[in-house]
Amino acid sequence: MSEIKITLPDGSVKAVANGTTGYEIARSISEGLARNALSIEVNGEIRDLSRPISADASIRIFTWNDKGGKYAFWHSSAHLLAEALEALYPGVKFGIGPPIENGFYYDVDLNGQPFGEEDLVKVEQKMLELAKTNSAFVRKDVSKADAIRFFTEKGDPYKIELLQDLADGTITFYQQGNFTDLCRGPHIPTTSPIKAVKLLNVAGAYWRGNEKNKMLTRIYGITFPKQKELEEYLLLLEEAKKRDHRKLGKELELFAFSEKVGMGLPLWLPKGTVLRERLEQFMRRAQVKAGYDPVVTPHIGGKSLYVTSGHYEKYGKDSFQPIHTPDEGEEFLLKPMNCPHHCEIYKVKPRSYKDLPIRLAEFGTVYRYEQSGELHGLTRVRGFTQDDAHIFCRPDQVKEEFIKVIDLVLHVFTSLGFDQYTAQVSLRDPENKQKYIGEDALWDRAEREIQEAADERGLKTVAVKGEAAFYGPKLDFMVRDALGRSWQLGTIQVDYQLPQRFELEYIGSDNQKHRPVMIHRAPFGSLERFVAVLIEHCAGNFPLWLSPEQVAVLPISEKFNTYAQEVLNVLKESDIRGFLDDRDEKIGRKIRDAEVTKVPFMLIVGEKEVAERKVAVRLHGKGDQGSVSLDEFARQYAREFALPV
RNA sequence: GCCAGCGUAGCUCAGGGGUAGAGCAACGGUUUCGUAAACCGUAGGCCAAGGGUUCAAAUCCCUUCGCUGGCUCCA
Repeated sequence: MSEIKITLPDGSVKAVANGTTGYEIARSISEGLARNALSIEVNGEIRDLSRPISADASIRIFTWNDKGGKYAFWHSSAHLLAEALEALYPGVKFGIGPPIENGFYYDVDLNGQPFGEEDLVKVEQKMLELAKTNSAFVRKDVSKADAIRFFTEKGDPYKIELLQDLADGTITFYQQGNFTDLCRGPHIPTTSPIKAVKLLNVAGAYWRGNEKNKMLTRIYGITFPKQKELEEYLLLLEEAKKRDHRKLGKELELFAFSEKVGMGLPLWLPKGTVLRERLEQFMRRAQVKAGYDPVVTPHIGGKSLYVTSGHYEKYGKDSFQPIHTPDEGEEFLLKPMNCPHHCEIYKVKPRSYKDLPIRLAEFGTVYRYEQSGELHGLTRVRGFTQDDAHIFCRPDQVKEEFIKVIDLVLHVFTSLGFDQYTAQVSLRDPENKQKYIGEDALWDRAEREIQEAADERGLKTVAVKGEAAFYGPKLDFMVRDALGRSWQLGTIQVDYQLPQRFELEYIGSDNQKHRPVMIHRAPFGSLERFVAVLIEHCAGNFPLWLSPEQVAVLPISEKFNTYAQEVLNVLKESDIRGFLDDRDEKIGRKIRDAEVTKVPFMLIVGEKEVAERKVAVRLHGKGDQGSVSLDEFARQYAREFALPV
């Protein structure tokens, strides 16, 4: 029997018999690894451990700690879900059942049977019962004809439809227990590592994601090798629920919605407005430093502005409809973007190459008619404010400008406590270059320069082909919040289209007309979405400089109200935001109310404090800090009260 | 926009054909208090809106609006 060479992740090479399986290799390394191994990567392809390896390969064995291991684990769990469903609901038809970032789902057609919470519990129990049987996931090559015959007999029309698109010779089945599914794998060796199961929710999903097709029932679930891990995950979900910005926004009186105003149109309450304006102030200051010129443009624009920009053609009918005036035929649109207005500002006068880059910044409120089902708290709304800016520059300035914007974005993230972030470089689809506007050479250059700019700033990036906008490549920032969830925030986009459509030009050193490149950028993205993410990230405990109410002054009884008012006045003179709780309540009650509304500082004043001209400082969540003079208090926390630099 | 579930007091929620309920908040009193909820009382509702079934509807049915979870879309 011939031998093959297996390269391990550490670079060492093992010679094994041709046809050795991943499991055997794992066992040859250690029993522990063999016990925990879930799948194997062979030359970059994730496979079953039980598949023989028949050529030289570099491999990597995946356990629960690897994405590839979880992927196989959850994929197998989806099959287990299907097996349980088939046992409990005979005649159920199956769509697809893939693993996802957190768990897996299976789309099923229950023939119109209702499926509720109790059913989920029933199915969970069946899954656990089946998992205990320790059935192996068995892979089997089948011919297309046999596969179609199998599902025809079984009566699974969706699987037959999937089979139509597959080439004969590439089709595999996986079987565990009494359940056989069309599947390319990979799977874990047996069902027994699946020790903890939770079916999370049920939702409708169109067959193959097309709204013209039948709606199937999608069952979401998650599984773990240990009960404890499931419990931790459920705790995390609970914590996420507690931090939900819609809940905290209501409790902390930051924003509200009104049916009369309209869905998806947030109302910023006084406290939310403080928060928002502090963020704006912070950004304004950073932008002035970075050489931006603030501008202001109206909330509406003539229809022809958007005809020129191309937005009317692309989004006109799916958007807020034109506003009419008493003048016949006159139409205005609510602005869905700020860039057309900024292009017109650029065109106010002729520009020289020496003027560039020109950076126009505006907190511009835009209106987009999102589909009703898509609205969600502050993260998906129909009216929102972008911390928008457009940089008009020469092609040779793109990279430098990109670097500057990256610096600004990172400054924002770190100032707000988002220290884990990644970026996605969105490039053209090389197979489909005609989909994009702009010269090939410019694209090549911009794509290269974006990547270089990101690299120079040490950004962790993932390049994704085919994700660019049709008008230019972009760099999107993703932050990881305190619960480990990823959010897409800021974006930087190169645009060749608008300068062309608006016929923007500048006079070069050669005395010829040239077309500037435009860079759209928004570090926050939208204030609304950013505030939502921030609320959930810090659970409503904002950094002091952002906190709507920084200090609560709490007199112990009404006898000390006068001194308390004095204290508050002094604070206000130093631009510290605070309020006086002079209600006829006991101090314990006042403290509790301040604690639950997450006020960072409580200054308690009673007989002692009045006598010594001091305040007793209590920190939110940390308790009594002892007494200090007001001056000392202000001095001690001055830096935290102020905007970060 | 599509599918499913949900809409009861300012908030959190009970009640599921026969007089509309609780806690917190609000308001009025009493109390003047030292680090997470004082006590007593009062008021508060077209049970999302509209239509139907019924002797009788918050409750059952239909429509509309809104919210939630997904799907689709996202300049």
